[in-house]
Amino acid sequence: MTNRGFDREVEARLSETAVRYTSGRRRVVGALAAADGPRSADELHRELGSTVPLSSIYRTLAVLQTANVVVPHFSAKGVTRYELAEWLMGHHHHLICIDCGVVEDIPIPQPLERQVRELVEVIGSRVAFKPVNHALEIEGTCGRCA
Amino acid sequence: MTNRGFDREVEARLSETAVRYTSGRRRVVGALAAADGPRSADELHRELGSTVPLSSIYRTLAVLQTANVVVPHFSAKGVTRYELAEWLMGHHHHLICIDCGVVEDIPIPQPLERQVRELVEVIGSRVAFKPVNHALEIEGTCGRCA
DNA sequence: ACCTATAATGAGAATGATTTTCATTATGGA
DNA sequence: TCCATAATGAAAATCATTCTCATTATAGGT
Ligand SMILES: [Mn+2]
Ligand SMILES: [Mn+2]
Ligand SMILES: [Zn+2]
Ligand SMILES: [Zn+2]
Repeated sequence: MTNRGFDREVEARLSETAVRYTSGRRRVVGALAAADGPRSADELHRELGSTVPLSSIYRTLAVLQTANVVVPHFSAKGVTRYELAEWLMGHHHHLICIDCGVVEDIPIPQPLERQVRELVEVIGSRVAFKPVNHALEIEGTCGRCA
Repeated sequence: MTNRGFDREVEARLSETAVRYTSGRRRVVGALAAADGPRSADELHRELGSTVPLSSIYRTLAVLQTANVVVPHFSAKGVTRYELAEWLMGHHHHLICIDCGVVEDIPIPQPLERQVRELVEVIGSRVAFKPVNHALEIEGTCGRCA
């Protein structure tokens, strides 16, 4: 819910590259930390009640992506959503509602995650390819649409 | 390579809904059948050597999606790529190059696919959610970028 | 083969998300 | 405090995609 911890870590990360952690940028990070899934610039703009102009949100997301603080997520036509990088959020997967399109984070129990990782390794070795990361996205119906 | 009878199946599918399978539409399906991964309207336009105007390709993809012949795939910023639906292509997963962004189909051995499906079921039950489909996308380096 | 109603096409205008520009403001260090 | 530089905000520009509308192609029915 709160983002105290993230704030400190992001602050440290940005200071490394001489990027200022301004109030507008803090607000964007805060909104992402409070979210239960990736958010688009427009969604953030609404959530922040226009305290940060849309063009600044776009620029902030670009800056944060360069600093490896956020990563883009593509699951809908025409919009890019962003979420905090794994070193902040922890590794997880997504539930994508086939009805309303919402994307929700799904924590995965350690043993299952290990299985997924093994599967990915096996699959990778079969096509002579070294997996760096993976994303398991489950499509179905979300709570509100059920 | 060549479209192994996809043409016939698509033809049948479209005739069910009184949608004409014109030469332009055939060319788009042919290009998708020949591809080893999802393709964007622009990529198809280039592959087809401008024999089909870009606006027609977009419209064709929309028509084919409505007819469940193609499905959209989102893995890059700002562009939607399309591939033949699973009932034509068979279920598979994707390898996404973190270097050049190319998306390649990866066939998955039956036993591994079964494991993935089970994992998805278990995960779904843990969050009170009925999985309808899943996508396992592996990020790494493609052959040309290796 | 000839009509006709309807579907499809193509070129360009319109749209919507995102990026860029540029003038102004805020910030950290000397 | 002053300055050099980074950040900001509003608006214009871009790029992928969709829409419009005049024209063309097609499937039936004759
Ligand atoms: Mn997430
Ligand atoms: Mn595919
Ligand atoms: Zn939903
Ligand atoms: Zn590559």
